[in-house]
Amino acid sequence: MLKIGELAGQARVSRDTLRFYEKHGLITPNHRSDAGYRLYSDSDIQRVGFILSAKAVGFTLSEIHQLLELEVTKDQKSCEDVKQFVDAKITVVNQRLAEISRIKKSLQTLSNACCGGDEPATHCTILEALGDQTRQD
Amino acid sequence: MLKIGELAGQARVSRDTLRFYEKHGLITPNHRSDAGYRLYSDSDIQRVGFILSAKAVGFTLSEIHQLLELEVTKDQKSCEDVKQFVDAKITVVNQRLAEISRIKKSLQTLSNACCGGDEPATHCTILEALGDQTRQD
DNA sequence: CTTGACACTAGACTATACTCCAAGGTTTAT
DNA sequence: ATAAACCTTGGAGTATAGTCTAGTGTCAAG
Repeated sequence: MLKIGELAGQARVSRDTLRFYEKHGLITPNHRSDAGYRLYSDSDIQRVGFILSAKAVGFTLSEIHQLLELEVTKDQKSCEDVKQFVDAKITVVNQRLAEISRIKKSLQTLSNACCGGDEPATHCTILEALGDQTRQD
Repeated sequence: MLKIGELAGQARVSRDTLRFYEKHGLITPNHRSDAGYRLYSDSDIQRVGFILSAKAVGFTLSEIHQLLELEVTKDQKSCEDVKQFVDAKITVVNQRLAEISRIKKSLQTLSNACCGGDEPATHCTILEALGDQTRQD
C-alpha cells in the first residue's frame, strides 16, 4: 500500500498529476485510509509507467483511458469490438513506428554527414537528410 | 508557387495552422504576392509533412523548430554543437522506438490471445499483456 | 504535544497547439 | 460587373494536460 507521495516518487510524476489522472479515470487507488488518504497497490507503478510510455508515443489521455479499460472477457460478444479497437491502434502504432524510423534515419544521416570528418557535407539540413533517405542504408 | 489554401490542401492541414506555424517560425512563405498573399514553394509540402511526422512521435513545435533550424555549415565550430544536439535527439528517438515497440507487442498479445480462437484468454488487459511481454516472441 | 512533512478538496492558473471570428481586400468564374 | 471563393490581420476562444494555491486535516519524530 503506497501513499500518493510514495507512488509519485516511484513513478516519477507529481502528486497533482496522479490526482489529475484519477479525475480522468486513468488510475484509482484501491483503498482509502481512515483519514481519506489514497492507498495504491504496487502494480500501480507499472500502470503509471504505461500511461507515461503511451503518452510519450503520442496517445492522448483519453485514448490511454480506453486502452486501460480494455478487458477481454471471453464468452462475450464484446470480444470482437475489443479486437477491432486494438487492431486499429496497432495500425496507428505501425504508422508511428514508420515515422519515427524515418526521423531517426534522417537525424543519423545529418549527424554522420557533416561532422564525422572526411566525407563532404552533402546533407546539411534535416529536410535534405530526410529527402535523401532512400539513398542511405 | 502555392497559395496558402493550396499548400493547406496538399499538406492536409488548415490555413490557420500554417499561419500559426509561421508565427512560431516553423515555415515561411518564399514570397508575397502584390496583394500580400503568401506564396509557398513545392518543397514546403515536404516541410509540413516533416512537422506533422515529428509532432506525431512526440516532438514539441519548439523542438521541431530547432531541428528545422539546424544547418551544418562546414568549416564552422557550430558543427560540434549541431552534432551534440542531433545525437541527443537520436537518443530520445531510440527511447520512443523502444516504448512504442513495447506497446505494439502488448497490443498484439492482447489482440491474439483473446479472439483468435482456441487459445486461452490469459492476457485479458493491456497491462497483463505488457507485463507478460518477455514470454512472448 | 507540538512542529514539520505529508494528505485532502476546490478552484484558479499556465503552456501548448490550435481554431474561430470579425472586418476588410483580392481573384475568379459566370 | 458582381457574387463566390479566396486572401489579409488581429484577437478571442477551445482542448489537453497539467500545475499551483488556499485553507484545512493527519501523522510521525523529538
